[in-house]
Amino acid sequence: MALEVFDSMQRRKVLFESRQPGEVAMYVCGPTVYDVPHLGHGRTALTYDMIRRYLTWSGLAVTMASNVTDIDDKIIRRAEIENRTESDVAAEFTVAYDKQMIRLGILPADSRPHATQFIEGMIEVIDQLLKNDAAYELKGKGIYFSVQNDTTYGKLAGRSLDQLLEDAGSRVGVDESKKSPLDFALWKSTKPGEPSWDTPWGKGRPGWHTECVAMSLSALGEGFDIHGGGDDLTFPHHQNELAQVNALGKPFTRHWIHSSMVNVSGEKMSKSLGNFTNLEEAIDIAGPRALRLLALQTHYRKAMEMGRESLMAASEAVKRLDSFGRRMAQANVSISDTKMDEASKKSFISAMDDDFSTPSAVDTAFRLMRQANAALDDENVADASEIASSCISIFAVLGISVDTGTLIEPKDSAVEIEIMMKRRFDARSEKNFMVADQIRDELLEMGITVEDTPNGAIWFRA
RNA sequence: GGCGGGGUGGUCGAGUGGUUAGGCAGCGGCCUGCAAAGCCGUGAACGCCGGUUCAAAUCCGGUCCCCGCCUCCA
Repeated sequence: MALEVFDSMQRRKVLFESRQPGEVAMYVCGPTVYDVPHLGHGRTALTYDMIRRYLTWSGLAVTMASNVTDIDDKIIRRAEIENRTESDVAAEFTVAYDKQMIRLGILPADSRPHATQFIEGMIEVIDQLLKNDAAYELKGKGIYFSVQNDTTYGKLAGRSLDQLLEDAGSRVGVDESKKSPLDFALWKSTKPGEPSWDTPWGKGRPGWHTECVAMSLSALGEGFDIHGGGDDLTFPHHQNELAQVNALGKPFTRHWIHSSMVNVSGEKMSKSLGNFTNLEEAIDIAGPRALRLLALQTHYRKAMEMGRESLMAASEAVKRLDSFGRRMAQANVSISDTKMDEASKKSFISAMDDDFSTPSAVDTAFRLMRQANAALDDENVADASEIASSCISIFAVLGISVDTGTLIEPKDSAVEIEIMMKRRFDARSEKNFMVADQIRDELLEMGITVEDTPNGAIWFRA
């Protein structure tokens, strides 16, 4: 059994083979920080976080790099409108992005280059491209990449150079001064009021497609293992990156991976579609684990719905996981979050090795949960412990933890709750259920849920 | 127009030839003082039309519809 991943370039599942045995170097295109993060950012981040966690769990040493695009047209426009600097705008939304990533439990990348801190590297790339005759200067406009020389251009998008040429300009006006309509800007000459950097060919700012080339090669070296991002980046962004690296005569990435989009009401989400596109808001409402679970329940290459309803359904499922954790703890069932029994492990690996089939892995975990609960119903603690461990371990590898809700209570409020619990216990012992239920209601108003179990009553903050 | 993805039960969403996906919601039961939690059982589906096959959600042909990319986008 071995890991197979769907490679966007080859358009099929291929055996995953890394550059160095035992090591994986992956680069994931990060956000352009011109606004607060949306659900799509969340899904993409969760996808690559899952991949990274699984590879790591598999015993591979993963090095991950993910960039931040902190200079681009949208940032400039926003800075202009709000009358502040580009770096101010970028800083605000970088912080906003990071904040939600932390909430989602996204493991931080080993390397996180910012475009504006990588100008030197980009200049070197562009300089080399000019020397290689792969790029040319348009006075007053900037440096453009000449697509004509790259006969494979378009392959990533499943199109030929000829097809692309036919389509060019069908949707957008083309700058006639370019040698080919497909040529793209590597470097843009400065305009008044815009941030700019000095270069051998005058002041200007970088185009979007060079930064990932410079940063990925710098952080991970040539021929690294995985280049990922949202599938809307496949063309032209990733194709343009590849064209540059081809022109440099270097190997780029061994595997292209693209994750699919988030839909709201059947359509690709965008700001105009309503309220539930804001990542922070969604996490507020459903909780970070619900988002992660929801993302895992759909295969990463399939467009998925992330409406309120699905978010809430996932949230309920997470509550069930927590109940499960509480139930096991209450019954003194010892659980390990790093131990899978052989059958579960096999099932988990075979799912994940098949192009990260997380829906199937989650399926396995939920089945285990039911089995462990059933074992406990039968007072079979040994089985319950082993099965529950497998279940919790699978969730753990996928980045979903159990929260029993009882560990974070401040001390004095916990004491007060315990006193009420004791009063309720006494009332129940005397079969004074009116009083007992009243206390339970009072606790509920305090946000505390009470449950009676065979081993006594438990409470937790929902 | 070109390229690609998809149409599965109330809902989200797996599944590529025959066997219960799973989550959420529903229904019945067990348990419980009640509730919650849990377990057991259960209903319900494969856009449409043909074809191949003993057998198709799954393969083939046709057809309708939806979505994405082709411009910035995770």
